[in-house]
Parts: sequence; structure tokens; C-alpha cells
Amino acid sequence: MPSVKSRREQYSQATKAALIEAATRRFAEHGFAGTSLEDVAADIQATRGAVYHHFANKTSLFQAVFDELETEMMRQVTESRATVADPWQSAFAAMEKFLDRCCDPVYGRLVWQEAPIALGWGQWQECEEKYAYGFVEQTLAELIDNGALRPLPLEPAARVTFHILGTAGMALAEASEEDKPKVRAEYAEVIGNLINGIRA
Amino acid sequence: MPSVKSRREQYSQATKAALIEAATRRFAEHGFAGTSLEDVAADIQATRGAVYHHFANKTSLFQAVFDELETEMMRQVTESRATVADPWQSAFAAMEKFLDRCCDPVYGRLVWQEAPIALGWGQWQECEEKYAYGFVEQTLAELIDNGALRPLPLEPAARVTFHILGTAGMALAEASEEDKPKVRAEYAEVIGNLINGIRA
DNA sequence: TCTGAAACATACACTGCGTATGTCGTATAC
DNA sequence: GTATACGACATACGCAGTGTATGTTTCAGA
Repeated sequence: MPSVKSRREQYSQATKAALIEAATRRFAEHGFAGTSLEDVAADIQATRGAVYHHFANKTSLFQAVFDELETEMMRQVTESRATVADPWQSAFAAMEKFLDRCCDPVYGRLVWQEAPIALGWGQWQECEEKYAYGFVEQTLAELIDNGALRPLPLEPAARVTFHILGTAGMALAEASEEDKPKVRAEYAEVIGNLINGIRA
Repeated sequence: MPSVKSRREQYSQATKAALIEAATRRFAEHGFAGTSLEDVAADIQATRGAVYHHFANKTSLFQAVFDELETEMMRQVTESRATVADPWQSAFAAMEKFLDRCCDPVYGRLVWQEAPIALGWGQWQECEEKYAYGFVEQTLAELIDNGALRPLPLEPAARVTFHILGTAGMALAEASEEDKPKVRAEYAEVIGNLINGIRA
């Protein structure tokens, strides 16, 4: 595998990236069912042939869009957690960043509304688990290690936390733009109440 | 409007009901996108013409299925609440019945998984609100009136409760058959914790 | 320079929705 | 009692959109 790519390969990767970007916009604006691959291809002056060359099918294209969004989200969240030293503070910073991302119309709609449709519930659940669950569990484990959290069974606690965050994400994604601050505060309060119950 | 229906009208209503029943089975088994109106019609020895005579389109047929499921659910839940005198007991009885219903594969899949796809998130949300939110608010109001619940702002409390119940419904719908008892217990615990925080 | 393969484009089959039109039986008006 | 209108479907068609099969071009390596 040569570290310096050939021109052909550069072009190819560029069109693939462009397809993902165009698909992101289209899916975010018209939903999964509402966008045709024809339109996506046309957006980058190509045809559906290009799409089917790079991706197995429509779902596969969506999966690529989804993966990119989730990877970027995890990067930002991980970064936020790392910028603060205090365990509590860093955990909250991570949560705040996550809620921020869910307020973004593109991320919110694609990950929390379209993804279950496009990928099917089962696969969507698996993906969510893959990206976020480990992070949640690890964060909780650190809190317990540091004595910031009562030492409760890790797996159930992580699972409930994971679910609540998911609910918040969905609620934010489905909320209208002007309702988002309110919904966010609402869930911040709920999560706060829950956490106070299990604080060390 | 004659109280005794003509034979014609009886036949017509019978086929409409049969269509809804067949659609319920098909949608529950293969999902909204995965069932064709052709198959639904064939199930009752008719053609798609019959479907389009009784319903404006595929979504409209699903809406009819959805309405029937939700109406029946509300009937059962209301009945459960009415069978017990004590406010706490009756509220819990209603919740238990709701969770029961969500464990039913047909209700769970159609209402919590397929409906957002078929109706779109906005309309689905509205429908859910129409059927269940009033009930939740009313139940909470009674609990507060009876002094069983701390007198907190009704609307936010009802909204959070509503959301948590929705999450539970989704989680149950998406859980595998053998996981359902565990998931149900998990959410019962979460809801229990939340309620303990706001008990009078 | 020649060849093979990658990167697309073109063409086609197929499914499934919605609509327009046809047909048959039944209720109603006269 | 017969004519007529209307309701309850069936039939036929257009159309969009996915997936697939088959070109065509362009670059990279021998």
C-alpha cells in the first residue's frame, strides 16, 4: 500500500467524499426515503453509476454518512472530556458537548431520526452501541474509581445512563429549533436528578 | 343516517375492517416499507383497487391501523386505572398495563418502530401526544390533588413522565423476546427512582 | 506501446405506488 | 316494475426509483 496515492486514487477518493457530503445534505433535508440516488449523484455532476461503484446500495451510502457523523461526534466529545481535569467536570463537559451535537439539525435528524429508518432498528442500535456505549461505561468506571460515584454495578448503570442520553438525543432531534433550549434544560435537570441519586 | 345499515354498507365496512386487519398483520411482520398493498389486498381476496377505494394512500391505511391499536391500548389502560381505588395503585396499574401492551410484538413494532417511519416523526409525535399525553397529565394532576405527589409544575412533570414512558415503550419494542422482562424491570426501576424523587 | 483494471456512464429489468377508467350490483326515484 | 344513479370494487396504465448488467474511457504498470 503506497503512502503516496496515485492521481487516479486521489480522484476516486475525492468523488467518494463528495458523494458522502452531498448525501449528508440531501438526507438531512429530505430524509432517507425522500432522496433519490439520482439527485445525490447529480449534485456532484455524476450519475448513479458512480454511487453504485463506491457503495453497495442506498443503505450502504447512508451507513457511510452515519459513520462519519458519529466518528466526528465521538472525537469532539472525547476532546471535551479531556480538556478538564476534575472527573465530574470532565464527565459533564462530555455530556454537554453531546447535547450540543444533538442540537445540530444535520446530526440530530440523521443520527436520531433517519438512521433507525435507514438501517433498521437492530442495526442502528448496534451502531449506537459501538460508538457511544463504551465511552459511557468507561466514563462511569472512572467516576467510580475516583470515588466520585457510589460503587454500583457498572453494566446496569452504564446501560441506564446510555438510554437516558439516547432519549435526550431523540428529544432534542425532534424538538423545533426554538424549543431546543427548553428541552435541553429539561433533560439536563432529569439527568441531574438521577445522578444526585447515585452520587457518592 | 339510518341506524340500520344497508347490506351494501355492511359489506363495505366488513371489507374495510378486513383490510385493516390484514394490514396490521403484514405491517407487523414485514414492516411498513416491506409490505406491498398488493399483498394486503390479496390476503382478503381483493385487489389494490379496494385499498385505494377505502384509503387515500398507503400511509392512510397505516394511520387507520395505528389509530385502532392506540384506541384499544388507551381503552385497556383507562380500564386498568379505574379498577383500583388508591391513587398510587391506580397510576401504577395503568403504567403496568401500558408496559404490557408494549411487550406485545404487534403493538410494540407498529406503534414504536414502524409508525415514525410511516407517518413521519412530526405526525407520529402529534398522534402519540393526542392519545397518551392528556392521560399522563390527568393522572399526575390527580396524584397532586390527592397529596400523593409533591405539587410541582404540572406541564414539565407530565412532559418528562411522558418521555420516559415513551423511551420505555421503544426499548421494549426493540428488545428481543427473551430480553423483555429484563428491560421492563430496568425501566420500572428507573421510573421508580424518578418518582421517589418527587413523591410527597 | 500495449494491456488490464479501475472509475465511472448508459441501458434495462423490476417492483410498487398512485390514478384514471371500467364494470357490476344494489338502492332509490318515478 | 323499470330506469337511473351511485357505491364498491377491478383493471390498466404511467411513473419514480432501486438494483444490475454491460459498455466506455482513462490511467498505471509491464
